[in-house]
Amino acid sequence: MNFPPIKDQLDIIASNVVEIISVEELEQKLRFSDKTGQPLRIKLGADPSRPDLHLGHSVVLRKLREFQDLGHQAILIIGDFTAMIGDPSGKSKTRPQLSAEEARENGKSYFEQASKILDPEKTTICYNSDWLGTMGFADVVRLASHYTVARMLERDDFERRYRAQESISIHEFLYPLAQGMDSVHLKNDIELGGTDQKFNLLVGRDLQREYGITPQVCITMPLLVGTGGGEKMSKSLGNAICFNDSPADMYGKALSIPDPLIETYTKLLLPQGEAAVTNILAQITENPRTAKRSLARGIVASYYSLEEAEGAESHFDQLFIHKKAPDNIELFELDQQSISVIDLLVTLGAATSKSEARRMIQQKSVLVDERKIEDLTENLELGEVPKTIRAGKRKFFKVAIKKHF
RNA sequence: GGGUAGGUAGCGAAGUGGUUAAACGCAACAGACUGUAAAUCUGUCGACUCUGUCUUCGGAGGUUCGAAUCCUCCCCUACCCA
Repeated sequence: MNFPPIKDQLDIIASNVVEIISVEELEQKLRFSDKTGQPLRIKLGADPSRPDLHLGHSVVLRKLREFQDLGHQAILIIGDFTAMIGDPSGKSKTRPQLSAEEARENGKSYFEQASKILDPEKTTICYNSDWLGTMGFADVVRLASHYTVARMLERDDFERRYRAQESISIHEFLYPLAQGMDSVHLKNDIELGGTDQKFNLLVGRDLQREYGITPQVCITMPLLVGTGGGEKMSKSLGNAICFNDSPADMYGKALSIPDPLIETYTKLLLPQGEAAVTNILAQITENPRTAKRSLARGIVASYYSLEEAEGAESHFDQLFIHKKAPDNIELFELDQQSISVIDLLVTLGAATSKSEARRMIQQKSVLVDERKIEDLTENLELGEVPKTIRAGKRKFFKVAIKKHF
């Protein structure tokens, strides 16, 4: 196996990262692999409890892809075992525990989505239940003996929660250990993760050392800020752009980011080194609108195609610049012939309660076939020709009576 | 086991007997404006048979003309002591 020159590799690897622990060891490993022709083994953990990948995940996946392109071995670990137990962050207490099948299923879906960025041919996938699931209580105790409570409390969120007098369950201490056990099992050279994973990555490093393995190099990537700015991108915060979003959604969401985010998004979300990227960066101050539009197109194109990206753009222009209704609106067919506007809004899911529907009408945001609804008690007569309902700026529906044969 | 501090709307956080469906902030939704679904400004933001009615402040009872606010028991969380 021939690798690019070590210096070039280092440049590519180091771009956009937050931290490499440590650069010296990374260089050593690269040198060793160059000499022996052995690719480095790069580990990335995947949480299958949330199989909806969004652009936040793509940051670290892109980095993994760069390693693949350099000729190294990508290992995607599906954390199905940990997902079966629950949530490590303590944030989502209501999250249902996954069954073994669900975890596998989600893991598969994760891999399929990740393949939009990774080279699936060159990706090894494994499930950590394969080794964690066979450990006995005695093994767990032995594992736990390698770490101390004080060190656990060094982790930012543990420390914060401890000080804030919030609950921390014992099993949460076991998570970093389980993740570290993955590294012991895989004997990987490098582990990638977001900056929020730093502690866990370091535990893996320590445990490898404890178990007599050359410790992994830890590489942390920036956490992507969500479309609203401020908080990190996350599905539950509703500020995420998902791999599976439609091109139109993706484009619209990308265009809605605050201007100061254009640069970060361009650097982290588009493939490195392309001319388009430099172009966008150059245009940010002068013409943020153009820069953002190219960025949005670029994002859509990397999950779909250039044509679809352009389609999404003209769709957007039609809708928001020319303020016309889109062409492909979902058609709802109802049984009733006559329905009040309020009930209709609830039925369509445009409002979650009648009170909300009432409010929308009062706020003059409901249009039926371009006609503003002002009367709270208005009834609509449905026919076979669909009526176009608009609720607010972006919710469109077509409603007709159900045809009987 | 003992003690202390807590559990308020999607979240954060006020409120300790009466115009309190509950301040304020964030999020969300709508309107105006804009290159944009950005920013900014304005409004809304428990439900319903909506100028009124009903149900909410961890749960169940109780005191009172009247309770998120007082009492009793229970559940949950954190900290301290053992």
